[in-house]
Amino acid sequence: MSRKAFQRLTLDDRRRSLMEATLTCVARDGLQGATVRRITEEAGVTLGLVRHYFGSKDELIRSAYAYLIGQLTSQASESSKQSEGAPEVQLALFLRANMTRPNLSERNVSLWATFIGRVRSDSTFAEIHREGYREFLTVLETLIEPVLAAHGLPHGAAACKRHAIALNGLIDGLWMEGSLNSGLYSQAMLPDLVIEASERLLALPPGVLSQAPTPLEEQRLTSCAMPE
Amino acid sequence: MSRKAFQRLTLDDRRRSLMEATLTCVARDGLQGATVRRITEEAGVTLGLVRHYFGSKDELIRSAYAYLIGQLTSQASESSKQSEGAPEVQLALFLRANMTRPNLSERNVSLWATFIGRVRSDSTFAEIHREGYREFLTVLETLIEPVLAAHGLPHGAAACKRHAIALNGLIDGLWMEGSLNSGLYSQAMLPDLVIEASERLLALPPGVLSQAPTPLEEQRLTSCAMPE
DNA sequence: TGGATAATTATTCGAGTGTATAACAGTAGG
DNA sequence: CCTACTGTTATACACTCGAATAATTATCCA
Repeated sequence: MSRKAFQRLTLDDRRRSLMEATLTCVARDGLQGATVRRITEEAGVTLGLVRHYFGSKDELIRSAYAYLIGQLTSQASESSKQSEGAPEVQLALFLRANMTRPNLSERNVSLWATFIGRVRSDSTFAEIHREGYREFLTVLETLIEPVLAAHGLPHGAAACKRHAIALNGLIDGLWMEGSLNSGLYSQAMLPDLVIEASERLLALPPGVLSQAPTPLEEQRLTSCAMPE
Repeated sequence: MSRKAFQRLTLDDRRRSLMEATLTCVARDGLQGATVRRITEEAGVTLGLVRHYFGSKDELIRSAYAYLIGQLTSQASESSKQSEGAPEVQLALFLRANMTRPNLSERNVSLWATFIGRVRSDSTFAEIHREGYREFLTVLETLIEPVLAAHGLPHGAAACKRHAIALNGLIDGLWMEGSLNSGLYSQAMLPDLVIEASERLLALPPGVLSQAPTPLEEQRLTSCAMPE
């Protein structure tokens, strides 16, 4: 029996490849279905590599969880930073990003929920979750503060944190149920819904967020203004 | 070797006992840790009974999930029905119930999340989830409608549904993160927070929900009015 | 170019899994 | 009291799991 020809990857690539394969397996078959054999089959390698790169299966799973959380938060926060616009625009972009693909995906929610289910008993998972949650709250507070200030609303640290907690709840809940898409309503309504709801939640004047032009629309507006 | 003395239970009691044991195991060890042996050990019986009562382990797990969802929704909706007060009071009670024990518990959230993680791949789980979600939305719509009507706000079916979706998101998210209690804030602030947030979300005048007296406070007010 | 080193494969092993089945023990009806 | 029935236990089986180890191969540096 001839040996399989194999490719030698860099340490980071191989690790990432194994973590991606792990997430794929967890999303498809749950934690119980994410066996070393299936993961390595998914990654196209043999099962010895898990031990070689992560020491144990548990360590691989934990690494994959941290990898996922990192992706989720950076994905969302970067979509707001890509704009140089007004605070309202950035907040609106951030909210919309959480209610549209790729952030709003069944796969992500399945993964998120599966790992959340282990937070209570596994302190390592708890640590990863807490860190991700804290970071998300911080991003929200940073986005909220200037918007409140611009409209003469209380914007102290305590008020911002309180608003961030509520807003995060709204986002998490809608993201969750929306991604699962139980068929009770269309996912397409979520972006507008979360924007309107956030306006009221922050006690902003109606239209402040929903009328905030996206960068794309701003471009279109400026370019259309010329030929007119 | 002498046989173990055993107790013969009714069909319903034995089934419930096995489902409770299943939930205990899933909450403690996750789905992967909920083996037939541990479940039956937890229930104090031998492993043959799973086959006898549920046909297979998978069927037991599914039954336990449906059992859990039924408990969660009935628990919350009944705590609002126990009041004969104004619509505002009932809604406030419902919201508070979701932010306090026993509804707000790590165990429940762990279980909920663990099962949600399987919704995507297992259509049976998806069915159970959809049914529970639908029921929760209906309860919310029913609670919201009279409150909106009483304050001259739009209360058509579409508006109510939209509000219910947002409110459900808020509740789910806060319930989730709050139960996990990452230590970033005190759980004690959640009831007031969700009430205030809901007031703004529904565009109600400030104080409509937060000032709504609970039945307990109503009793105290009437009984204290005499000796004064 | 060749040898050292690290990456990868192949195989083995004991423990644990869900399921199946036979033996046992309470219970109810005649 | 006996018999049929079924809830329950006990045991066996085939399979999969994670981990460990040895053999093999690619890469890199001298």
